[in-house]
Amino acid sequence: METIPLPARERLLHLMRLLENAPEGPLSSARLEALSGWSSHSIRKDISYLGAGGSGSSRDGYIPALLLPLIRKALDLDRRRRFCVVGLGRLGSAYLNLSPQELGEFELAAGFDTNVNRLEILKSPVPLYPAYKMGEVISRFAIEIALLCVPGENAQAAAEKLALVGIKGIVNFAPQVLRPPPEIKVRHVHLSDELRALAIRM
Amino acid sequence: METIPLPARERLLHLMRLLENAPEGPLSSARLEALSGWSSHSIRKDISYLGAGGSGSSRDGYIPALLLPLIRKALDLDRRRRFCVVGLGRLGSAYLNLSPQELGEFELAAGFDTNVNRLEILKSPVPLYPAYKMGEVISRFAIEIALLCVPGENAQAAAEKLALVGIKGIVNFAPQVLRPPPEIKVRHVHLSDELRALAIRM
DNA sequence: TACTTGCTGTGAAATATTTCACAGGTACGC
DNA sequence: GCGTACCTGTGAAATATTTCACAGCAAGTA
Repeated sequence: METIPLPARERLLHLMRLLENAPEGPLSSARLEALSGWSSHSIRKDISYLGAGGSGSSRDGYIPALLLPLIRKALDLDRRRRFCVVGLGRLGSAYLNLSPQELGEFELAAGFDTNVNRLEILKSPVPLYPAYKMGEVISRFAIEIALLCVPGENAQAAAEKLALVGIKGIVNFAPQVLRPPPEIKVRHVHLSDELRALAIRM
Repeated sequence: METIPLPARERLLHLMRLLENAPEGPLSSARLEALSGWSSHSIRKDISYLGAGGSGSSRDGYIPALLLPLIRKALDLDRRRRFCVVGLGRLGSAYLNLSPQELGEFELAAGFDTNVNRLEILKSPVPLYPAYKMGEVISRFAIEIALLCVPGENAQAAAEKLALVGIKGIVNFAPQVLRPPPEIKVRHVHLSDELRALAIRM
């Protein structure tokens, strides 16, 4: 099985959420087209990349309960991954309190901040550590992903430190574009980028 | 000038932020490659789509102050656009208080909620309205974009209403996949999607 | 059993995007 | 004023992705 093209993987990702929220019963590719906006051709093709050969019962369409695990497996989303929150300001501390169901297969394992006072004041369902313990904690718990919620001017330095201690992916909430150490994947989350991304499609 | 391919537009979008945060002085495409991770080839090609013919001084590279307005113009990001917040729960009300500098060329014009009590309690730098006034307010202020922050079960209905009253783009914070009325563009912002999107690249 | 309907799965064609190689320009040093 | 170094801008080649058309299958019907 060749590797699945990235655009197809992204569509499958959204398809997952669509299937997760779908009503019971089989869904044909035509129905998925109506729900998602992608052509039924491309949906069938994307699913064919899974190499499943028969995830959908021919006759009525795909059965979410059968299809979902196949997508999860193909995208390597069927194991739990741990993440941490770096920087516990207003935004970061808000992410400490997400419900497990909002997180799906991801597990929040730790929070970090340089300000030790803040660590003592904050209530949190997961352990909080001073920043200098990042390396130790991240490797001890095999944390793979970090939510980077530090102030903009510290973002690059924090990203470099995270790279050094073995983090594989960063969700960056600072407006700065990070210079990504090559082995690390970064996603930017920033309202004005979202607004602009909408604007260039309108 | 042909239309710029969407992937190129997305890269230009990120390039904008990079240029906005860049230190003074010209930046060669090679330097931009180091900063962004995209090949210098693709950066030059993307810029060539702008049809600028000389936005960069040959010799040292591109001059951000010259290049930025060209990108803004090509992507039609050089005019102000108004947006509103729909649903003023914890998340929605947080977005009411973003600073203008975080918003760039976008201007927050209104907030809406069905709960009239909440409208009276909240402090807000922009006017808040009950949901039934959405149509009137959105067309009066020519609001183009909505941040959809209502609870998941109301998201689809709210999106349909927004479509009806002329909104062109929605940033959806609910986990539901919206069935997009065809003339509307939607961006999903949801932590577990971001985590998954990272995971499929790792 | 034989026929019909409605669907999936997929190679191959059509299209879009990325990469490449190099012509052409500008400033600087001598 | 000429040579050199270093850059951009872009047509064309290489590659990737999307679209298409249809073979093949399962279930229902008579």
